[in-house]
Amino acid sequence: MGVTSARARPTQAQRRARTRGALLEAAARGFSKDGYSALTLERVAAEAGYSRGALYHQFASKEELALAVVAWVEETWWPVMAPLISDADDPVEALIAVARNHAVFCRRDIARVHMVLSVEFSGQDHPVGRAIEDAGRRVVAEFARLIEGGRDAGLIPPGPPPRVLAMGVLGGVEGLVINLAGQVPFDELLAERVVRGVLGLPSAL
Amino acid sequence: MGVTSARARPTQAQRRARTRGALLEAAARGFSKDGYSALTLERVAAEAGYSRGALYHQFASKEELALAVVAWVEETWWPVMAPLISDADDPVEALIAVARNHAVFCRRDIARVHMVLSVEFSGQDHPVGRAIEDAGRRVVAEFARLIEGGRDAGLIPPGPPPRVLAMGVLGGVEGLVINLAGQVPFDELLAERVVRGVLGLPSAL
DNA sequence: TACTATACATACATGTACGTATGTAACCGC
DNA sequence: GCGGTTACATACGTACATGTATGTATAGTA
Repeated sequence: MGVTSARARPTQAQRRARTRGALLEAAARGFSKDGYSALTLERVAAEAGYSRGALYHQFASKEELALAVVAWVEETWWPVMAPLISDADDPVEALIAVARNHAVFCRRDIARVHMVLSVEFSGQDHPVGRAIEDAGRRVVAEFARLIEGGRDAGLIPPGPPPRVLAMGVLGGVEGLVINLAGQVPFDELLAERVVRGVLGLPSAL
Repeated sequence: MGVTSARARPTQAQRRARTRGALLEAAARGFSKDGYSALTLERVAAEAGYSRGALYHQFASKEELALAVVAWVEETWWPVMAPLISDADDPVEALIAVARNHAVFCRRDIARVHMVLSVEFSGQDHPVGRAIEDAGRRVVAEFARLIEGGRDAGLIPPGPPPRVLAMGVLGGVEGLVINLAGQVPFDELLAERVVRGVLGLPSAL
């Protein structure tokens, strides 16, 4: 034997990365389902196939775990959306593409994390709340930029300030997608309709 | 003295009703802000100006308090919305009126209760979750009825099933209103736009 | 091969929030 | 006015979740 030894016995760094990934995914699903306070680290560890010891070996606290999950989700979200924005012909198309793909993205049970934690921590002075709000602000800023571009190009009629429209689009799409979980073809279609509606565009379909 | 004795010393039933109301309102605000698990009954009682003893004298458990809050909010919501539905000229106008007034309704910090608890308990097999889902189902059923009426009258173009549209409208409006808390003139306007958008109607403004 | 560090489990300590039991003062019917 | 009930406060027990300390086996290194 000794053959394929490179794969049979993973290195420590590989083990560490694997467990960390498993714990992060379990935590994301858990927060998504139960929220922050209701989710116990015991369940996170168990669902990942480990014990709480493993969890505390990788994350200093429940709070740090949540922060890591938020960062992880954001790092998964942007690489999906960024090309849609840069490849789109015009800002409106970009916004619609992001909305549709956000609906698709949220079909994974991972992604209610944002809304759940946002709802649970909004207004509080909590690090997790701040992280969530920061992530939201980045999306809103990007949306507002696109909306301004659309206004300048005459594609979006005048009306409320771009920032307000951006917050409306984000909230509307997120709320719709959460309420339409599982309605597979329609979640995407109606996400587009929310964008068109909030922006004051005529419906295309 | 002895004058105005009727107002100076309230009867027991009056005291009970007053405390119950104060506790319910404090609980509604609390759930709205902190969610279910994160809110402690100590804080509810304190903010209402009582002790936990008073709370447990009126409500058997935290769960029962939450159920009472859900019922109380629903009993506040429907009397506002029902006349809008019956007075409206057509189903689309009714839906828009409800959406706009829901935005106004949610300016009170009371009314995030629905979304917060819904997010926290969705999928769980918990009495509070069931109560929330029941309340949501009643709204969706009413919306679906209106949408069907609008389809029959040719006011709403064909597309996804009425129930799906109804869930989309509810989710979209709720999400938008939560994200637009405090944006006073725009929350109402954009709530209408979400309805128009999801239903596939041309934008009127 | 021996020695250390790392990955993870197990056991323990602490805090906190729920629920209950008990106490007290004010109200109500007789 | 008096016994009983009601409204509420205070004190207590208990369960559970977080965080910590300790133990063990395996990977890395000399």
